[in-house]
Amino acid sequence: MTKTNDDYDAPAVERRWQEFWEEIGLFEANEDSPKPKFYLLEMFPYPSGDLHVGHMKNYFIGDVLNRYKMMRGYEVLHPIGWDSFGLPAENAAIQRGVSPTAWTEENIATSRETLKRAGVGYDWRREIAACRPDYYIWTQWLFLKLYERGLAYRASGPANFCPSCNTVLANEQVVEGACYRCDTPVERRHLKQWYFKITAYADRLLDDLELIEKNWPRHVITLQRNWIGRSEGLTVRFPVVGGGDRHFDVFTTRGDTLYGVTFMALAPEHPAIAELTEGLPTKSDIETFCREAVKKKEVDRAAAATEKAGVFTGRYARNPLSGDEIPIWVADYVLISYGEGAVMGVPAHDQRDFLFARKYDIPVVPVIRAVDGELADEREMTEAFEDYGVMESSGPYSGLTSEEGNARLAEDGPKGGWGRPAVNYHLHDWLISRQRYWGAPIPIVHCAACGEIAVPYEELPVLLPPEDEVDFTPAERSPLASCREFIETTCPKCGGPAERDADTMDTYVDSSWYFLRYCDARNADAPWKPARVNFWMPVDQYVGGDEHAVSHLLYARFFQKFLADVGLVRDVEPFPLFFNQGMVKARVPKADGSSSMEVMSKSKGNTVAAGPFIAEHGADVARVYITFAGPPGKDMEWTEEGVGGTARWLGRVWRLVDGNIEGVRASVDAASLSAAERDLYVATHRTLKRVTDDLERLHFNTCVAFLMEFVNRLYAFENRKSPAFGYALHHLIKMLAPFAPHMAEELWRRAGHGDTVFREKWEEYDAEATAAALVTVVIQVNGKVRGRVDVAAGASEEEVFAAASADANVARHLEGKAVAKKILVPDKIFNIICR
RNA sequence: GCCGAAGUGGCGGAAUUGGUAGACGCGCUAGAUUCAGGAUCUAGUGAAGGUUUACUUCGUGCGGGUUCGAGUCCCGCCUUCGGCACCA
Repeated sequence: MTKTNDDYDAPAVERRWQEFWEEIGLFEANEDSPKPKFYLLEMFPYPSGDLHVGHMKNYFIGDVLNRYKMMRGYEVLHPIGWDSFGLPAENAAIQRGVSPTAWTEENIATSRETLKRAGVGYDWRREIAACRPDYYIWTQWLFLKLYERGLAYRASGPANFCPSCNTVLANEQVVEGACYRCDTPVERRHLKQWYFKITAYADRLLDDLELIEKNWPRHVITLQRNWIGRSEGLTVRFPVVGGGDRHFDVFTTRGDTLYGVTFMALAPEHPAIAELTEGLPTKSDIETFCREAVKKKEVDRAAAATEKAGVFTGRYARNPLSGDEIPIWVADYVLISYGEGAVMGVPAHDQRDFLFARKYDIPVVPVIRAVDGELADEREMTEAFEDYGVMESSGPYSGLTSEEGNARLAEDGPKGGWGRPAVNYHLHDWLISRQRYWGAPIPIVHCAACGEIAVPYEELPVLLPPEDEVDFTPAERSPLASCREFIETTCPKCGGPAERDADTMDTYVDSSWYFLRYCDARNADAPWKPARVNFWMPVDQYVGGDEHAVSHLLYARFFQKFLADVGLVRDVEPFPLFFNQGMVKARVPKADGSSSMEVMSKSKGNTVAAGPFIAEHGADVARVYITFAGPPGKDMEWTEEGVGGTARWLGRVWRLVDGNIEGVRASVDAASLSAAERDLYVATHRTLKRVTDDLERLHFNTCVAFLMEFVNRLYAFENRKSPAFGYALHHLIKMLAPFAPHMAEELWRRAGHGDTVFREKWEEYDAEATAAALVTVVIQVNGKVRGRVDVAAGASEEEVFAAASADANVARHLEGKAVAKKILVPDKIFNIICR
C-alpha cells in the first residue's frame, strides 16, 4: 500500500491533533456565544461496535461542514449519541449470555473511539445514549405527555407480528411484507397494543411538507406524501336487506359510480361476517373461506394480488340511491386495514371489481361514459373504464360530469342520511409497544380496580429490572412479563396491588426527540429547557440516509408538531434542511470470477473496518477519498486503487507544502508581482472561489478536484521562493482543512502559527483577481468551434469579431461566405453565422 | 401496475442559468530519476481520419423537435436502480 510520505506518520500526527482539539475544547458549543448558531446533525447511530468505512461517509460529510462552518464564524453545535436500545443487545444476551447493558456500553466505547480516531469533531460533553436511565426517563416522560392528551392509547387491532423477533412491528417497519430487521415474513395477528395517534397529525404532516419541500430531497418528500396517502371521498351506508337497522359503511372516492354498484364486498376479517351469516346454511363455508383467505395473505401476498377470490354470503344490501338489492360477498382483495374494510363493487369502473365480477358472473353496469364517447356495452367490455366522464343511468345525477356529481353527492349524502364526505389515509397509528426487554418500559400500571393508570411523573423513570433477574428466552410476550420484581407494584391511585405494563417502546420513539436533548443534554430536571432548545433548534443541516424516509423522519416530525402544540418547542418542523447522503459500495467477488459493486455490509463480506484502516493509512486518507470519490448525495465506490490515489495525492500535498514551509505567508503585495506570479495569485483566488462556492453547495467532490488542480499548478510553478508561491501555500492549507484536518493542522503549526487553523477565518477571495482582465472567448462558426481568442474582459462584439477574423482557422471558415448574424455571450462564446 | 431517480471515455466521475463535453482521479503508454521498486517527477491518453503538425468528422441510452447553439429544454421510446404494491 502506498504511504503518504516517509516523514509523515499519519496515525501519530492525527492522534496528537485529536488530543489537542479535545484539550482546547475546539468542538464545544456554547449557548452564550455571540456568533450565529449552526446546528449540524447526523442521524442517531446505533452503536454497532465495528464501524466500517461505509458508516463513516455520513460523519465525514458532517465533519467537512462542521469545520467549514466553524471557519466561517458560526457557533456550531455538532453532537453525537447512541440509539442504543434495540434487539442486537438482547440477542447477544440470549445467544451468549452477556449483559445487554455491558455489551452495549462496550460497543459505545468502541464506536466512540473510532469516531475520535477518525477526527470527527463532536461536543462530547453532550453525548447521550437512549438506553441509559437519564435518557429514557424523558422518553417515558414524553410518553406520559402524549398519554395525557389522548395521543397514546392501547387498543385491540390487527398487528404485524414478526415470529423471528418475537414482537409486533409498526407498519413502517414492514418492508414488502417482511420484518425490516430480519426479513422474516410478518404475520397478521389480532392483538392489544399501544399506539401513538400519529393520524391526528396526518394533515399537518402532509401540509407542512410544503415548508421543507425545497430543502429536502424530492423523493423523500414524495415517499412521505404517498405514505400518508390522503384520499378524499364519501362514506356510504348500505342497509342490509331484512336486517333491521343493520348496515355496512363503505368508503369510496368514486361516488359518481354509485348507480353502477352490483355487489358489495367485505374483507375476510370483517367483524360483522359472523353475525351476518348466523343461521344461514352457507355459514361454515364462509368461515372456511375467511380462514383460508387470511392465511393465504400471509403465505403469498404476491399471488393474491392477481387472482381474486370470494364467496357469496347469501345476504343482500340495498343501494341507498337506486334502491337496488345487491349481493353481499366476502372477497380476499378487500383490506380490513383500509377505509371501512368493505367496498362497493362497481365492476364497470374499477378493474379489480371487474375481474371479480367476471369470475363470479356478477352483472356489470356501466354508468360513466367518456365525455366525448358513449356508454360502454357491458357485453363488449374487456376492462373497466376508470376515467372520469359523464354520469348516465344515475337517476337525478345523469348528465353531470364525475366532478359535478361527486360534489353534489357530498352535499346530498348528509341530507339524505345515507352518506357523508370522508377522508382516508394510508397512514395508520404508530404501534409503539414491543414485547422485548431492551427498550424503555411503558410507564403504565394496570390495576384491577382502577384500570389503566399512568405512572406519576415523580416516579419516573420506570427502570428496567436487573438483567440477572430476567429470562431472555424468546416468547411471544415481553421478557419483563415473567419478572415478578418488575411486574408487581402498587396502583398509584388506590394503593392496591397492580401490575406494570410489560412492554417496552419502539426504539424509533427514542430517536424521535434525541435532537432536542442535545440542546440541553445534562438537564436532570426536565427533558430540556425551552430556552436552550429555542436557541439551537431547528437543525440547520440534517444528514442521513433515506431508509428512514417514512419512519424516523416522519415520527420525528410528528413529535416536533406535538411538542409545539403543548408549548415545549417553538418550531413545527425539526429539520428544515435535510441532506440524504449516498451509500458506500465495494466489490463483491462472484463464483464465476466476475464481481459486482454492492453496498458495504457485513452480510456481504465486503466491508473495510474503519478502525484498522485509519490505524494503517490515517483518517485523512479515508476522509479525502470518501469526499472525492463521488458526489456526497450519491452512492460511491470504495476501491483499493482509489485509496492509493488519494494517499498519493496527500503525500504530494505534504511534500509540496512542508518542503516549502518557511515561505508560507498570509499576505502578498499584489502590485509588485511578476506576470507569472500574478497568474498564480489569480489561480489561488479562483481556486478559493470555486472551493468556497462548492462547499456551500455541498459539492465536496469537486472541491477536492479543484484542490488537486491547484496542487498540480503549484508543482509546475518554478520559483518556489516567490512570495506568491508562499501565499498560495497558505491558502492551500486553509482550503485543505475541512477535508484533511489533521494534515492541515500539522502544516499550519509548522508554518509557525500557534493556535488551531479551525479558529482562523476562512479566506475571502479577491473578486477583482477572479474577474480576470483577459478572458478567452471561444469562436464558433455556424455553431462549431473554430478557434479561441484572448480579449479584454467585457470586449464588445466588434472587438471580438476583429480578433476572431485575425485567427487563421476562423478566417478559413469564413472565407467566401457572407456573415449573416453574430451572437456574443460576453467573455464566453462568440458564434458567427454565415452562408 | 403506480411513483421516484438515473443512463456521459477502459473505470469513478466533472460541466450554477442552454454557451469550449470529458475537469479531477484511477488505469494505461512513454520518458526521467533511483541499487531497486507497486516510490517520485514529466508528458500523453474519447473514437475515427489526416502530410500524426495545422486540422476535419463523429461523439453524453435510442428516435424526433425547439434554438445561432442542447449532456442540459420539449415530445415519444429503451434500459437500470430504488420505493409502494389489491389503498376502493
